[in-house]
Amino acid sequence: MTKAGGVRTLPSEPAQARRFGRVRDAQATALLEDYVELIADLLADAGEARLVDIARRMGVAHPTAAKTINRLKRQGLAMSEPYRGIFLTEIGMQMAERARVRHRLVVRVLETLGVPTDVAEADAEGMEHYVSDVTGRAFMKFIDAYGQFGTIS
Amino acid sequence: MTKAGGVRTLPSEPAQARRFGRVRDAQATALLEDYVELIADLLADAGEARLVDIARRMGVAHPTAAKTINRLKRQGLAMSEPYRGIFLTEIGMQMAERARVRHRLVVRVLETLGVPTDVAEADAEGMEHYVSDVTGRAFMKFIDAYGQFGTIS
DNA sequence: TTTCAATTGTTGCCATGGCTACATGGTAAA
DNA sequence: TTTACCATGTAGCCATGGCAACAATTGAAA
Ligand SMILES: [Mn+2]
Ligand SMILES: [Mn+2]
Ligand SMILES: [Mn+2]
Ligand SMILES: [Mn+2]
Repeated sequence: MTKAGGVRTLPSEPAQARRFGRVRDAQATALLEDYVELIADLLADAGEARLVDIARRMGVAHPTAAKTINRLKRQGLAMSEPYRGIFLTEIGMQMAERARVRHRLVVRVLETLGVPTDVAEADAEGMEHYVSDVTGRAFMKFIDAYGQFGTIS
Repeated sequence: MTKAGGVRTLPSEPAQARRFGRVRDAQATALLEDYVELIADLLADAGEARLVDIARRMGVAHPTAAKTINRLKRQGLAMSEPYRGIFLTEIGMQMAERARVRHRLVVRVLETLGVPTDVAEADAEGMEHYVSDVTGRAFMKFIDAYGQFGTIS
């Protein structure tokens, strides 16, 4: 456990700072991604996306959801008229579709690695937002190679 | 694309709310985990963990790091005397060790799936905080089965 | 020993993302 | 057509996590 024993070497200062910066960027958009994905699902599944349902499914009080939806509107991702349901802009729908595809991909990878579906869904909900395009492509290759046979182990 | 075509079914409202709640919980501790992990690395590697180095490696201004370290102290994870370096409590060291192990595990899984090391390190920095124990065990089994031969694909 | 540059501490600002409490609007049942 | 009830909007509170600006301390070089 001395200095000789541990191969542990810290990454270079700029490299590590860049990584943490990327994590902060991803974190900043994570909630927005979950909201647009949920709104798209509600629109597809129930025909409408009401504030109350969004709040209940997110597990937050309705003013919390209202504030986040206002942020979506400011960023040009969603729109709504007073006392009416929420809709997505073109940009919002594109973000939702990307989020949905990536969400399903992460769930499938975890399932293929032997993670039970409910745990896979729960963990994917957090992990998905930090999966880069490069990693996403590696995930797709893995699914193509092993996914159809079920589980790896 | 009609209702008949899409198999899309939303999870039950309570299940989905639980998932998002877990994501929020994990997010709340993510930054603390990264800080204790970094402090442990600095202590092991440089012999001391100075505020200035922590801030530079996190890529934030020093008052930001100072505030977070105060939070670590309040939570009983870190300690320090005025104008001196930062140390971890027993609890803090345990959290750091768990974070370090999980970090390396996630990186290895990504690498085994064919993700280049630098991308794996970057993505793992975000994903790691949402990997449950169950998923972690599945990751270990995967590494044991395929990790030693290098890459999967 | 003095001095000054680097480090640490502190204050105050902003945005985000939670909450409760209360006000307002819409609608279905009475 | 009223009238409740439910949904939506709004205000104000708190903690987190970023920042810049300034104050105080330390320690090494002069
Ligand atoms: Mn998510
Ligand atoms: Mn998702
Ligand atoms: Mn991390
Ligand atoms: Mn880490």
